[in-house]
Amino acid sequence: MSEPGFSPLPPEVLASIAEYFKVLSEVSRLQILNCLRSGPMNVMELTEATGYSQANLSKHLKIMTQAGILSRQPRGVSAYYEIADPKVFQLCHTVCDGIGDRLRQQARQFQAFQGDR
Amino acid sequence: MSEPGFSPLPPEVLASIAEYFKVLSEVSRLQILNCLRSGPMNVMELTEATGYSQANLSKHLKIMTQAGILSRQPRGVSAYYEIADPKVFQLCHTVCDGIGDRLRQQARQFQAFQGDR
DNA sequence: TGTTTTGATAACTATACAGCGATATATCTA
DNA sequence: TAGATATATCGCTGTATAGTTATCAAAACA
Repeated sequence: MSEPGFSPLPPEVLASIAEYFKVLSEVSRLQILNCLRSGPMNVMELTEATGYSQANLSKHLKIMTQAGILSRQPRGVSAYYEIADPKVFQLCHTVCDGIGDRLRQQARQFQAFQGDR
Repeated sequence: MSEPGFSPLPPEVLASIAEYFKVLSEVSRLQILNCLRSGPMNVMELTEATGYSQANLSKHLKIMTQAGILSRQPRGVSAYYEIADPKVFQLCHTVCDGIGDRLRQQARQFQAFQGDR
């Protein structure tokens, strides 16, 4: 029999999870994802929509494609990117809700503190 | 009437979300979270359980506490940390499942490619 | 009170990476 | 084929941060 609660979770698994989170830990990439919610776009359209440079975008798009978040379809000279895994939005939503809850709770606590004096 | 699909999402919101993901994008922190699944622990217990240095742990614990993921209770000379928001595990699970699905799909595609020759 | 123990912080180094300009690659068209 | 257009990649710089050692602060206890 082993210890009570936790399974040891191999480091490679943790590394994979950490890397996925790292991909989502950049405002620029979240903004790209937000743009792509309305459908596939090519790089030029994304430069206009986000204001980021073409080189910068290209790098971010590659990173997210390698992470399995986006998929790439070359069409003529241009490359269209689209969301490959809609679950990212669920993740963002969960995080966003959590942040909202926390802020509301902090507001309540602060208000109680003000009432104390 | 505005554009079709996407609401613009204020940059501060994206920044908050990105920062939360960044907290989870480190193997050491995920390992700490995994340890704390079995219940609250103090810093010394965590140094033994994870092998990380005390100073390093203290820094990571502070980061996760500020992010609302952990909570801290000083008790005597020591400080006990515990999971404040169990939803992190749901997030990790979602990511982990996604990675698994993707690997299985790649394996299938590779097998099909091998069959082709 | 001084000592011990536990945790937090400061200063530093090394590394990772976002963003930029310049250049390379590939597809289309004249 | 030459030239134009859309992406990708390279080399670089600045910044952020993980990890380390040393030190500090506070509680427990002699």
